[in-house]
Amino acid sequence: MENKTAVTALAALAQESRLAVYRLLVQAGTEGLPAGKISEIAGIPPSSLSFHLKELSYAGLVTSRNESRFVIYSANFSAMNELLAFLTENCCGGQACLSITTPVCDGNCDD
Amino acid sequence: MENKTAVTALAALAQESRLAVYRLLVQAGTEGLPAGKISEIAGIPPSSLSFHLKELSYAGLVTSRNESRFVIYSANFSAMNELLAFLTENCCGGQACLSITTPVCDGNCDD
DNA sequence: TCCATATTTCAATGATAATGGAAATATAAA
DNA sequence: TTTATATTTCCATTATCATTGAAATATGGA
Repeated sequence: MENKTAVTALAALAQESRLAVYRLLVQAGTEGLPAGKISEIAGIPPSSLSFHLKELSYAGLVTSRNESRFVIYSANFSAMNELLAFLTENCCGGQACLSITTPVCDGNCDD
Repeated sequence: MENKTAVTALAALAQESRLAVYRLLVQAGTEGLPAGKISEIAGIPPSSLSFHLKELSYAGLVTSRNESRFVIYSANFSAMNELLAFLTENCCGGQACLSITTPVCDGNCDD
């Protein structure tokens, strides 16, 4: 992962509404949630939410799919794992630290 | 960890210079690095670096200690672990995901 | 004390981001 | 086709952040 990619992802998360939305989606798992439901749960007006979801999408942290009239958003777990790995990369000069070698979540808990 | 605390930490990391500095300190381990050395390695002018280090300190991501005329900065590993845990908390609704239960790095690799 | 070095603070400028109502678009059910 | 619902785009306003040279401060050595 490149520094700029990580900055984009971190900037997307560095905002109260977006962080709340992202965590909601992490907890929702691969099934995801429709935009309206997110708006309702997080208490964010639709237009603001749309703006924030676009930021999260652009950063690659969430993906969306269409289901009838609904747009369902879900967390991109591999993007999250790459970000966490980037932050902890070569920790303490690569000595015997408990660096992440396995992903934190494979995003397939619902199988 | 509270949402606002996490936003502060993420905002501190969501900037190219600061992310580079932070990763440098993560790699440096508990020993840390003096400000001048960071400025030199990262290619950031002292006044800019000072501004960025203050942001990282305020966010609790780095700490500093004085050693003669030098100010030595080092990464706060427990803050990082709390942040990572917060991001992945209750992932997939708390099902059998590989959630972090052990810290990624204890920051004591040099012992 | 005096000087050299390390780091921080100050200040002015320029750039980027957040907000939410109203209007536009899209989809599907009646 | 008409209507209701879901979501996005547009826009103007407001707020916050990044940059860096010059000056100030702090510390230790000569």
